[in-house]
Amino acid sequence: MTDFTGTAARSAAKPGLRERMRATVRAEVTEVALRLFIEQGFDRTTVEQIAAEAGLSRASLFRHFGTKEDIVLGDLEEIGRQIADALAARPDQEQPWEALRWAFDAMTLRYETAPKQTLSYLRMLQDTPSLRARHYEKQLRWQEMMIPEITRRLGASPDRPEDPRPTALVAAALACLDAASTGWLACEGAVPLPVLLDRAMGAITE
Amino acid sequence: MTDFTGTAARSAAKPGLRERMRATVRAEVTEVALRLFIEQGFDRTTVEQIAAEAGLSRASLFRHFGTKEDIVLGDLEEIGRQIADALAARPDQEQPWEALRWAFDAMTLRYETAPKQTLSYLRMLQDTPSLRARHYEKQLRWQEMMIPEITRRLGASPDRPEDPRPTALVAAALACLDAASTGWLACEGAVPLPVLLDRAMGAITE
DNA sequence: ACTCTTACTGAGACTCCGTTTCAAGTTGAG
DNA sequence: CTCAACTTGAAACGGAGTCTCAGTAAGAGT
Repeated sequence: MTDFTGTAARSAAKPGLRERMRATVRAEVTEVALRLFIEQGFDRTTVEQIAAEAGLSRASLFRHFGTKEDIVLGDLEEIGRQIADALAARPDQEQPWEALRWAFDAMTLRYETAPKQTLSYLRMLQDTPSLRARHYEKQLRWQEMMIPEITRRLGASPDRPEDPRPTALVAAALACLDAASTGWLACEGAVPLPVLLDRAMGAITE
Repeated sequence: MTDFTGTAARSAAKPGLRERMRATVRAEVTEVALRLFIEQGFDRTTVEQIAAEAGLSRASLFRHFGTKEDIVLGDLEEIGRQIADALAARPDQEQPWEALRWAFDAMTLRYETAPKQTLSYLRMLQDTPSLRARHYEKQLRWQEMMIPEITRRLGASPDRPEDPRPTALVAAALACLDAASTGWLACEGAVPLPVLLDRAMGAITE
């Protein structure tokens, strides 16, 4: 990171000047990587190349991200937390399936703020197996975050790991979210994502 | 494969003698690998080691399997086909969700024929991310195999890729199957898998 | 302002997965 | 018996991810 005169981000910062640098570097790397991935494809882009263009060493890059996939899948953790929060905020009398449906709007709204960017992101996700795999792992974390709340709403006992209902509900809902996203990509965003999500989740409860 | 005096499989064989050898080798490698994976864990077992103990070279092993994960996940392709066949065989008047439920018995029955073996297999699957990832990829193939039939049963148009309902139904059902399997593992097989599957799929349609 | 601890950095070596090349060997058909 | 097609092991290679080590910069205490 020998030079960063143009990157700004110099002013006030209570939470440690070091933390800010870290965030800046992460953002820079993600931006570079996304561009290269879209230009050349995920598999035909090496971590070496990303590191070089972002101006840091390969080793340092792995300290920031852990895996190549995480470079572009970093925000998913955050999105999962937002969905879980939205779920907990739904009124108590709402049925689990319904509550899940509206909790997902925390994400669909985010999608529709930058449709074009999101579409190419989804496209890359769809035809890169290793990215799909990592994305799925992240969604498993989402599941874990949502299951306690659904367990509560079902009135089920939390210390009964063999009860498949909370897991089934959350996982099935996420499957619908994925199906809706796939459909949204297929029609290039022509039909709004919330509409597709309604159809997907509605098809199961008839 | 310098020696296989005890492995038998010598007698009549119409479908090419060479094909039979291939199948024998595959079975041998899978057996060795499964033992090592359970003994030492998936990640702490190298392909080199498996090849050595199975009596072939690393390169040849990759010619048979493609990836390390496929060594133990080879049958999944076949299971998926069986489920798809079972689905197509369900009576026409059955609702999609119901048809999916009974199609899955093609797999639950298979599980219960060797519970102990299946349980340790599921355990390995559960705490090995790379295996989970590959397993998920295989299930995506299952999806593709089932979607045409569900599309037909819904009376939906096959050339409407943006309709999320067939995908949602199949993916949600598979999510229930996974949730049931997880529950089955959690109680060490105490509750029968079909029962857990009923609860899982029933929880969503209320 | 100076020091000391702490943590981050780049460089490079290493393990392992997966692919490719090549020469040697095997199988089966004519 | 010969030739063509296929399979094998050996070896090198590319790439991801881990680890060690020495150098250096940030932040706290004085």
